[in-house]
Amino acid sequence: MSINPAPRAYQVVLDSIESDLRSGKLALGDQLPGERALAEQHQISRASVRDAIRILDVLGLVKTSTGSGPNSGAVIISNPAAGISQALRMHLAAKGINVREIVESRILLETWAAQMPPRNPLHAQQVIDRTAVLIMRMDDAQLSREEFHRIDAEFHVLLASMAGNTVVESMMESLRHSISHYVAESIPNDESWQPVVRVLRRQHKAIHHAFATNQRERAAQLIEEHITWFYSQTR
Amino acid sequence: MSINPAPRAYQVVLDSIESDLRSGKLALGDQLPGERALAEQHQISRASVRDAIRILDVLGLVKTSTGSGPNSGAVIISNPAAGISQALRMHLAAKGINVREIVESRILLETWAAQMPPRNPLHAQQVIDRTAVLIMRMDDAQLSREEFHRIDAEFHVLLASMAGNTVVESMMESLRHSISHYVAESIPNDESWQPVVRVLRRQHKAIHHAFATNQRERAAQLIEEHITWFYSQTR
DNA sequence: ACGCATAGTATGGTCAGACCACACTTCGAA
DNA sequence: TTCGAAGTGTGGTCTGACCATACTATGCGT
Repeated sequence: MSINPAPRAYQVVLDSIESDLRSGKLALGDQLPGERALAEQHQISRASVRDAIRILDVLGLVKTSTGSGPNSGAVIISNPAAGISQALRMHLAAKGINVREIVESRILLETWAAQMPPRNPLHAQQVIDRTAVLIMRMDDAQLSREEFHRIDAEFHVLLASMAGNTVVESMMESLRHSISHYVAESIPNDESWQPVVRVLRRQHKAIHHAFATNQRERAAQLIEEHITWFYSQTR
Repeated sequence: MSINPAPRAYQVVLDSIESDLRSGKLALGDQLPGERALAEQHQISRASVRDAIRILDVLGLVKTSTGSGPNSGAVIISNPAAGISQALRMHLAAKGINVREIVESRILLETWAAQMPPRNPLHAQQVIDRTAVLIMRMDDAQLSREEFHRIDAEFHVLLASMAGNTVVESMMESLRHSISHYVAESIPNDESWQPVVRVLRRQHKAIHHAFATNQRERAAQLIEEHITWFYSQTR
């Protein structure tokens, strides 16, 4: 029985950075000190510092690039979808999560966001306009399935952003990307895909119309049906 | 303009493992080959293999331990909450999150989880038992406020876990830190805290009673009132 | 034949030092 | 003034070493 649960060397760097983020000492767009500098600051090896940076990278919190100058090194970004959706995807593969949980969560978040009165009416109007553009782009018959899914994801994330809640927005971004592999597998050929995509287009337009005419309850209901229907097709 | 978006060495290991998980060649509880073996298999250095293992570790997909034998090395587990909640927590730290968003998210997640029929009755019963213990501990008049907030947050996270949705659970878990922090900050001195804590204790007990007697709708309602009431006290 | 201390072996964790490709910076030559 | 070459600092990778740990095999003493 070991009392010491193995304190990892990289943890001190992680803690230090998280603390700096909370206190505002570090903000989006800032550049982290170099790996060699951080190693000396915390009196650990560069390898351990790299562990920490690598973790932040995978979590979508920093973007690293080689070279010198203001855009080099590790720069603070915030791309929650990167880390969280990778985590979800992996756990899906390992059978630690099932699709039901993800669908449930999507319905929860999206219907909530739909029902909420928009926090910023101007932003809401922009969302309605931009989603209209996305709907038109999804009408393009030449669109590859991959591209369709990308725009589809953007459509849903945009709608969810109307409520103006960071937590919900971040999770939405991640959820929508985590299951693309699963979706691609479950509807294998283009013959079965064609009728599906027609229904999806119709549903998207109905949802958009509900938002545009400010029928938020109805929008929520349509979204739930939309998500539920689509996943009923994936078997 | 570089066409090559920097192919990382560790990615091949990650892909290989994800693929083995999907095909079932790797399953929960299995042991990964040693780092030195993986390095040779993929013709990369042990350092790069370690990057991959470290990522799986952070994502909650493997547990690593030193020594030899069947329980040593990297073993496949699936602890989605670990990875997701850490990622989300860091992003919330980076973006800055305000109290309204925390409160909103809490109400959304907690009332939903309360209303859902528990997926695993055994686990639900354990939660009811464990929250009872937490309630007793929060009755201790000697308890420091800091400790009270910690247990309070744990109480709510536990309740949210009853629905058996890992994603929702992870979201709550990632809010834990923010919750106890904002709760602690909002009421400065002990004089104003004493009457508040009495109400909180009463509310906790009522919530627990509703769960114990399987009045889930009522529990959800009480939780919403509980959170809203406290929020109203913070001004 | 058994029990138990010991040496052996394989594991991940950490470190040091080196080299590379890259991107920007600086400075000198045309 | 312009432009190319050298310089500098960055992360990415590799090698090889040493450590603490935990299991495994050995062999001694009974």
